[in-house]
Amino acid sequence: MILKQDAESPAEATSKGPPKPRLTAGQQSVLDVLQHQSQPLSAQALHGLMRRQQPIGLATIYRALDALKLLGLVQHRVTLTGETLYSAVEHDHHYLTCLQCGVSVPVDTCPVKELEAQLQGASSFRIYYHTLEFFGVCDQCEV
Amino acid sequence: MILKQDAESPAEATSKGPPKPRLTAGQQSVLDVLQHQSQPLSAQALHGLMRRQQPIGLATIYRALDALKLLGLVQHRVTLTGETLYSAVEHDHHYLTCLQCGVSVPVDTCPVKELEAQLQGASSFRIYYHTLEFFGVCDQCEV
DNA sequence: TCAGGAATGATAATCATTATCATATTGCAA
DNA sequence: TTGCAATATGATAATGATTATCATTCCTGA
Repeated sequence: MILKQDAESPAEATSKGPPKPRLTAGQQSVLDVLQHQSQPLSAQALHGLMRRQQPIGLATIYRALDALKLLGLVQHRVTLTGETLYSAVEHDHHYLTCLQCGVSVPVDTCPVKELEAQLQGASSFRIYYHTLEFFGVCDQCEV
Repeated sequence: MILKQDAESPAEATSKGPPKPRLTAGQQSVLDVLQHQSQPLSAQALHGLMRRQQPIGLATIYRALDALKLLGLVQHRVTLTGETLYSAVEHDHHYLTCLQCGVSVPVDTCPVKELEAQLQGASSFRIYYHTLEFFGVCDQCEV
């Protein structure tokens, strides 16, 4: 597979925010794909997409996603079917999901930013991202 | 197992809110346990707890949890290890979780109520509950 | 009281994710 | 630049939570 180990890590210039160590080739390609994607993707979907271009193992993708999460570059959410979906941290992705049919519609408002900043200060955590999901029943599924 | 089919369903008196059909015995006992629990529990943890009292199959617990979710009586969240935790809908349970060690600390503020009400009106969903989770790295795990 | 439908339990099957391990690659030192 | 130790990768087996299956039991309504 590809192995270049180049790709100046993002936000390397400004020494602000979380540390940004160099990414492995696998991590970099996974991140690239996610950053060009408008929708969150599962690891297996990523695998399907990426293996066309450059062969890459599924295990590598899982490992890369974990590493990127830990670097604050990638966020995750879990669907009702138990799949984990990943997306680049930059846009919030919040949803309203039907517990019956599983349909998800995006929610564009996000009232959480302030609280996140506040928690950031009050806790001993470095906070990277949050998930906000609403669950209910859509009108199609209404009794 | 127990099968009494009694237990006047909660909020049956006031005809407000989502419909509250009679619960099966299994559903009722699962709900009872969850309502007396201060922490969210996994299906398997519930099974461990409940089987001591009255024998109940694990499958029944999963089925009961699904039904209770659909009735708006139980909410769920998913841990980093992929376990689903359930709790009675009434208290919000929001957390700040370390992506590295998995430690979760409760967050007591919740700025989402208003948005939920707003969505309730604007969408065609009947919204039952939401999850709000923050992810980052705790100081123990800091590099 | 009886029949049909729903609920239950035990267990097999599923499926996303993780662990394993042999191989390949990288970074570093001589 | 070469050699080596540490790390990354891939293929695949193993794991573990959840779901499906199916025979049995219970409940409700005629």
